[in-house]
Parts: sequence; structure tokens; C-alpha cells
Amino acid sequence: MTLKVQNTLTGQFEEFHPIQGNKVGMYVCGINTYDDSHMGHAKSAVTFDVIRRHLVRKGYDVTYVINFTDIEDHCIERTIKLGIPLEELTEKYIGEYHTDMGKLGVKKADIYPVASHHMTEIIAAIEKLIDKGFAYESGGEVYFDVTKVENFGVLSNRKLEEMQAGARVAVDDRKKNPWDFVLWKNKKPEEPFWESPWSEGRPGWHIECSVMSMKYLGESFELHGGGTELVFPHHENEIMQSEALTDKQFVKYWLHGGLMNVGDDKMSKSLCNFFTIKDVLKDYDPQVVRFFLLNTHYKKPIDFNQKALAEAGQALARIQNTLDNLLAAMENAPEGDGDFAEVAKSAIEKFDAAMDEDFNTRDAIASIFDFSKEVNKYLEGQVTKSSLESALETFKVYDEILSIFQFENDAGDHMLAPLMDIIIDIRQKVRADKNWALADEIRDRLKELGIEIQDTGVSVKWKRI
RNA sequence: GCCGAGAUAACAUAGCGGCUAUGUGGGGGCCUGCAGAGCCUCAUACGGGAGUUCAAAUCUCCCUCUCGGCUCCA
Repeated sequence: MTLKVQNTLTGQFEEFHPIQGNKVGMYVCGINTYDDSHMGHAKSAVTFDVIRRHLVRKGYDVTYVINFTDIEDHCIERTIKLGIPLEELTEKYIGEYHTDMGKLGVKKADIYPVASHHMTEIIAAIEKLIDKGFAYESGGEVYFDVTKVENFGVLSNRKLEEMQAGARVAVDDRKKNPWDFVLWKNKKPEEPFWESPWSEGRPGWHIECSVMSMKYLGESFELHGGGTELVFPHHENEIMQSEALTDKQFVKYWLHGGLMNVGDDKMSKSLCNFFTIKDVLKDYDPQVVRFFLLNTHYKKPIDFNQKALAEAGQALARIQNTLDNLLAAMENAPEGDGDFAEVAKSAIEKFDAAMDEDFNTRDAIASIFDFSKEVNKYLEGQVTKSSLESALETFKVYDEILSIFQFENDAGDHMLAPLMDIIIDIRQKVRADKNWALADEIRDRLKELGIEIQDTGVSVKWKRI
């Protein structure tokens, strides 16, 4: 199967082919390191985590880079306010980011470049842009001249002339054109600064991403991702700068995720309507949060609300319950033919096909519900060990990509399992005597301890809750 | 104003010209001593209007409405 992606650059669904061989360079804009990550950041991280996992499953040799922006207004404001060095602030929030995303089952990227560690390369890139005539110095600052390039607006479909007509940006005297953007800024009092040929100051936001992505992934690479709000101007400017520097196509496929909304607004720091990952994880399992995020196609916005999260919890529990029952049934399943293997195999094919359609996790999840139903039906009849194993394999493929299941089997608990066997044995005798009051009491009291008993037609199952 | 994404049953989501959509919730049934879980089944859909086609939720055009972006931003 060929992977298809919807490329923001063309607006089209395109077959995905690496520039050469099976190497895939993937760059995603990470966070600004001045505060805890919120659910919007989680959506982005989980989205691209799943995309990366699917690419790896398809056999691509993926190099995944997520950057940290630590030279930016908020970070600088914060470091001044707290009176701590920028580095300390950066370290703190990089640590928090890894903690939060780790809990959400996001696999680590290969490289996490930090803007402030790349000052030499950034300055060199700005010098080169000046040399090539794409940038100019003005009062100690350096600006990119958007009239010098042909590719203004290729990503967001804008034309410079139209932008100028409807311009509502205040014109800065130092700029030749309102849409020119800053590559190097003068320092302000108290701000951290770096030496440069133009002034003591700091780089603009956009050039940081261009430099870091090309340093680790080469002058042309396959995938660049981020949230839709970054399309203009951030990613647009990255393209202009990078292609001006190299005369090559910067990125082949641009992928943009829909934003996390709260009611009618997008979730953001500036609107103060955000829910941090830490807060949400107080009330919901990380698997539930992932399921919630992946239950909608990544291009679409998601409305954040408690009802939706609760619903995600119930829906996920349905599949997890099937998996629990499957694991329990494997304990003492008889040997025999794997007559379920075909069903398990075609389920994987459906799942992979959904993922190949621009990472359609929603459709992939629908296929899991279908398979789950098949497994439940199968479990009601005569089972064989090899059939159950093939079903388990399918769940493992699901989890390799989505990471939303728990596989530990309480039946494997060396102390608890034999103990539960005894309790259940005795309770079965009580039930045989139709002493329902006592049987229910055992069940109720176990539940108070956090162990749930389920009487099915043929056996008794238990699990921790 | 410009650019982009949308409008699918009670709600949330898939659907990329023909094939009983998925979950939550609701009705009915089966299984169960009961509970839970599970299985079967039913109802409620494609924003409005034209067109193309043997065939449209899907393609084209028009209209209405929603959301996002337009140099803080995942």
C-alpha cells in the first residue's frame, strides 16, 4: 500500500515518496520553553508521534527532529521577570515537556535542537542571506526582503500585491516593505543578547527553525509539521529564507494539524483558556487522552470538553475490555488450529489502509471496533491458543501505532492470581448452593478492594479496576 | 477584505461516484440468580438550491452559515 498525505503546499493528496531511498527527515515545531505544555501542544505531539510511528512501521528510516524555541519574547519576558538565566528557564521547561509527553506515550524524537545553542549557524545563515542580496541591515537589525524572492505565499496561497493592498500591519521605518520580517533584532535593556556583525541582539524566530532543521536534516527534507496557525507567517518565512539560502526545495511535504478549541476559541496561552497536560492527566488516563486526540482526523480541530473526554474513556474501555478478556482466555486455551488468523490478518490490513490515507486514525479506530466485535464473538465459542495469539498480534499492531492499550495481565500476578483462584472457587460453590446473598457480598467486597469480578456464561473473570 | 478548513442522525466523528458507517446515548431482544461485560436488532443523516451522471453525502456552480489564520502561537 502506498501512503498518501495531504500536502499543505499543494493542497492535494499526494503519494508519499522520500527524496531519495527510504530515508525520511521529519521536523516539527515544538514549544516555546517558558511554561507548561497544554492540550494543544499535546495534540500536536501525539499527532506527529503517530505519524512517525506509522512511517517507521512502513519501513522508512525516519530522523525526527523537534525544536525548542528559547529565544523569543515570552521566554525573554519570563527570564527577566523571574530573574533567572535564560538557560535555567529553558532547561526547566524542556524537562517538563519530556515528562508530560512521556506520560502521554509520545516517543522521543531523535534530536531536540535548542535555538540558543545554534547562534553561530544562525549568524552565518543571516550573513549568507545578506551576501546573496536577500536581506539587508537597517539600524543594527537585519530584515529579509520579501520582494527579492519569487516564492512569497506559496504555502498559504497569498500574493504579495494583495497583501499590500489589505495590509493592516503598522509599517516599521526600518523595513523596506511591510512584509519584510526580522532576521536579527537589536537587544533591549535587560534582555539576554549575543554578539553579531550588526549589533548585540538576538535572532528572529523564523530563522531559527530554518537553520536547525537544515542542520540536522539537510537542505531538502521530506516532512515538516506543525499546527495550522503556523502556516502564515512562520512556515512561509521558513520557506523563503531556506530556499534563498540553498536554491533548493526546502521541504517536500508540509503537514498541518487542526487546533485544539475550547468552545468557540482556540486553546492558547494568550486567551488564558488552556488546560495543561498535567491537569488533564489528574482526571484521565493517558491512554484515554491519546484516544480522545486520535479519534478525530489530525487536520481537524477538536473541541476540548469534559463530556468528550468521558466519552472517549467509555469507548476505549470497550476495546480494552475485549483485550482483557482475550488475555484472560489465553491463560488456559487449548492448542488447535488458528482458525481466527484470517480475521486477525484482514483486520490489520484494514487498519494499515486507514493509516495510509493521510494517517486517518479515526477510520483506523473504527476498524478496531469492528475487530473487537469479532473477537468478542469468537471468545464466546470454542477457542484455540494459536487463534488467540493471532488476535493478540493484531492488538499489538494497533498499539505499535496508537499506543492506547494496556497489555499487562493481572492473571500473571504471582501472588494475587492463586489467591483469586481460591476466592473464585469458593464463591462458585456458594453460587452452586444458590446462596446469592453471600456470593454478592464477596463480589461487592472485592470491588471495594479494587477487584472486579465478572460472571460470564462459562467462566469467571476478574481484574483490577 | 484576503487565504484556508468545514456543515453527516440526539451528540461526537469516518466517508475522496455505486458497497448494511464508528463510538456515546436511546428502543427492543438474547445471555445472567442478580450486576457487569458481551452478542443480535431498531430508530433517527448527509446545510439549502440548481446541474453533470445510468448512479451524487461524494463531482461542478450558486447561496446560507460556522471555524481558523492574516508577523505572540502546536
